[in-house]
Amino acid sequence: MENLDLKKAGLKATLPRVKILEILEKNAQRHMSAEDVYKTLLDTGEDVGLATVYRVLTQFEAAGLVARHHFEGGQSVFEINQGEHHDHILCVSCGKVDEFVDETIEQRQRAIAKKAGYEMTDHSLYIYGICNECQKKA
Amino acid sequence: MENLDLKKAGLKATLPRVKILEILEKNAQRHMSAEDVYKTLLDTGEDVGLATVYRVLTQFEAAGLVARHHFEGGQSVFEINQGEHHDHILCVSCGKVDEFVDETIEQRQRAIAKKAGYEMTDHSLYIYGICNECQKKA
DNA sequence: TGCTAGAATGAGAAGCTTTTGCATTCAATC
DNA sequence: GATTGAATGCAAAAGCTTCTCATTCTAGCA
Repeated sequence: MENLDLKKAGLKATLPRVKILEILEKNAQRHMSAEDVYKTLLDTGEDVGLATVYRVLTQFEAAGLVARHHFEGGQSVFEINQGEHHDHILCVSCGKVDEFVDETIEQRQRAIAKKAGYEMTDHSLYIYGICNECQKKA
Repeated sequence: MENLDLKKAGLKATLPRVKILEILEKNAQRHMSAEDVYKTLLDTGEDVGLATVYRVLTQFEAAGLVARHHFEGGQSVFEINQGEHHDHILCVSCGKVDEFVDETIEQRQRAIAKKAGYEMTDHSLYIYGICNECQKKA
């Protein structure tokens, strides 16, 4: 039940919020831009404004329900927070996105931050490359 | 002599290109947005358009003379390519930027890309945190 | 050194993504 | 079911970046 998640986050269970959370949970496409979410809403017959999509996604981010990523190419993409932290590897040719976790890197990052005198709050690691299929095509 | 770098990159040595390269080389401020470069040009009395700054920076990037980074917060920043590759650690409070190199992380990234079947072309790693000074202030 | 062709520039318009203002609508509480 | 402050939709605005096109400049050559 999405309403519980929203309540827990201190957000009213309004129609746009419930629908957007549903879309992010159900959708196969893991990484969606605000525009993607908006279009999905329209396809579902919901009458929600794009501004609301942005507002809701930002609230979800603040509440820790979703993570916002800045992949190359300008627009932000959103991903629902389920399971543990992970980083991303993207195909520059077809746009495919894979995820990975590497404890060694995580540790090194913490060590680097500490050594530089920083209290680490966040980090972002993107590996760009050409995926298997695209290598074959070329 | 900047003209040589430009020639090597296959670019005509025009006034805007020479000046922008100069600014990037000399400027203490290592990471500049297009707007920063533009303002510096105006302060120097040069009459260069913002569009040209963007064009030139993009060409420089393509030529490998500068690197473009997408720090959080929308706009791109540019950094002249001198010395070896490095990653960045940023203060989310004051905007300070530090650089670091970590061979362990570099290695792990190559290994991860390989395991995932990707031919790695690039990567970006940003650590966000609160720097020493800002910790004291808070 | 002067000319010529093609590339580069400047100014403003346009494009995209994201945010904001405000009147209207809605969810939660009583 | 009524009330009240929060949430929404729409349109306008705001940033950053790119594009268009007439004009200017660079490089190479006579």
